[in-house]
Amino acid sequence: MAKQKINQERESDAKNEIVRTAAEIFMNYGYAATSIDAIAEKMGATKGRIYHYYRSKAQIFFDIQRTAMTQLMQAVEPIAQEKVPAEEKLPRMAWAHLSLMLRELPVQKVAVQGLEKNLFEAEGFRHAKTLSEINALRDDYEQMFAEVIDAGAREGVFVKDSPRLLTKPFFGTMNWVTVWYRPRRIQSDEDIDTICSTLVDFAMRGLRDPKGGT
Amino acid sequence: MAKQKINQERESDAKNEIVRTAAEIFMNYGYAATSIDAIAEKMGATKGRIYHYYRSKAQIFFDIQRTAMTQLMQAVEPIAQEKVPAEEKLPRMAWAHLSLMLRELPVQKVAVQGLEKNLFEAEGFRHAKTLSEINALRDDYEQMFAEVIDAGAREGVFVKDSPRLLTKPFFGTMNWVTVWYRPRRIQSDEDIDTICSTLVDFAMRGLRDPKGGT
DNA sequence: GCATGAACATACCTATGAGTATGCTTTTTG
DNA sequence: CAAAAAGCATACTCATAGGTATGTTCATGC
Repeated sequence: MAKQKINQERESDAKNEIVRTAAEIFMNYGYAATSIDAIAEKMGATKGRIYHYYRSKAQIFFDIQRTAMTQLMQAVEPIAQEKVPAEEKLPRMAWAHLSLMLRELPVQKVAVQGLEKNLFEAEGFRHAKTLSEINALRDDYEQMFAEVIDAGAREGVFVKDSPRLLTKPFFGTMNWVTVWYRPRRIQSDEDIDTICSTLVDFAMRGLRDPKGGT
Repeated sequence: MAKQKINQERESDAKNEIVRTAAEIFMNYGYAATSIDAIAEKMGATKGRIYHYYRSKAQIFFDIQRTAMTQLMQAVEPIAQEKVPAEEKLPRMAWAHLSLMLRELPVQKVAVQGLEKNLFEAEGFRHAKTLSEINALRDDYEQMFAEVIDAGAREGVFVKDSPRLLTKPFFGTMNWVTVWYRPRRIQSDEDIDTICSTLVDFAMRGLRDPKGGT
């Protein structure tokens, strides 16, 4: 039993290395422009290694999505379940979301920008099951935020537009970092904090009802 | 002279059809996954037609970028040059930006999401000149907003974070529509207005200093 | 200590698609 | 109206890359 666990761990580690390497190249070159050979080369290996763990390029892509959503869920869900006012809970959720985004840029960037196109309309119906599974994860995640926004509106501190619609600019503020942010070689620790606080503050002000007092 | 003008117009029209068609497919399938043949087919033509006007796929891509930036500039610059308070000017600029974004989704989406990756790190140095030209256009455009935000801060109505950094969540709020928005077949006229006003309001609240009174 | 399977590498097959070369009409020009 | 050029279509080349088939090595279980 202990041995089987170790084997599973081995495989999981191997897959993880593939996922992370692939994410890094996908991030820079895009999914379609990235060859399996390029991923293998960056790992100091060849195709054989990758195809031993994954049956196709698409499966790697989907595993990146799952990894990204799992990371986010683990970081944010504990905060979402606390019994505190929305006004206090939401910025902490946003901070957790954003800092994870910045620290795990490759995986998160690929996940956030690559879902709709690539494979979706193309040969999408072959992966229909996997795709809707991923989409369900994203919906659940977004729903978590929508509920807190809704709660905040009922508490009278947030504006009263549709919570579902409000999550869009809220995530837009956060997720847009995947478009403009470039990690610097040195430094980038105070930097990340500055970015986080500026963006979280911006997003929270965007939600607050100017007329609703505390 | 009149005839030459007509010829140029002919060519310009032909190129425009290619650009718009290509943008639509790029939007759904991504740049690398889109074949020239697919673009031609959607136009009811063949490769020959496209290669008669463009020397390579990359040139089409760059023309999409230029078109996108030109559209934005023409829509927003007139507003930016009015001599009115930032508090009044900026939401109108944002509205113009956003509604153009939604109405010209294919071109704008490709332009906004496809600049960094695809070709940049790949064979990017061959197109270095064109790339930096496009980037200059984007920078100028962003600068336009940064200056208004800066003015608003000096007028005491906006928060005093770095204007350059503040443009990020501001554009994030707007441009994120290219990720989530799906045009519906019917309807979508009142819809666009609802989206515009919700997002513009959100972004403006994000900028306003809660302590700074009018 | 040997058989078995995991963990890869190597060699190969094949489709796709960017780009080219060339041919064929239809305008435009002299 | 001849010739030149524009505006395409057709036919071909060729490199790339996804996927497979087949080794090879090494650890693990019996």
